[in-house]
Amino acid sequence: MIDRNDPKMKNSGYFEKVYEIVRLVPAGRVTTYGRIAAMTGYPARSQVVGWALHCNPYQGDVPCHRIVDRNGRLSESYVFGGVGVQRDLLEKEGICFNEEGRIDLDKYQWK
DNA sequence: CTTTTGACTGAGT
DNA sequence: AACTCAGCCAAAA
Repeated sequence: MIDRNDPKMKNSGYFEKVYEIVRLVPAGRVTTYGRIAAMTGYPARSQVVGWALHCNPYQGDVPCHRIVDRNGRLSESYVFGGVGVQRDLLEKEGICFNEEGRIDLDKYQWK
């Protein structure tokens, strides 16, 4: 639930939409930045989606660890304790990584 | 105010 | 497969 009185709530609408979609991703599923961007109606804004999650004022509510890049690879610039932490969280949700440390998108990507 | 940076992607080399 | 370039746009410097 988004509290519009929260001082951190300075988004300009678009961020809000991104958070709303990410929050809908169920446990055991992942999605990509581009996919989220497409769902907001602007497929070309994948970079902005990444920026939105970088700010991620709803880190407690938004499962940002379920977002991966288009290759099913975790973002190296993830700043939540490192990719190791993100990977651990995903494995606890039942998501398996292959030897390259990537996720099988055909199997886990949320649609 | 202008310029750079960045949790990205897709096409081209 | 690895690298470059272009496009997208909000925040930070």
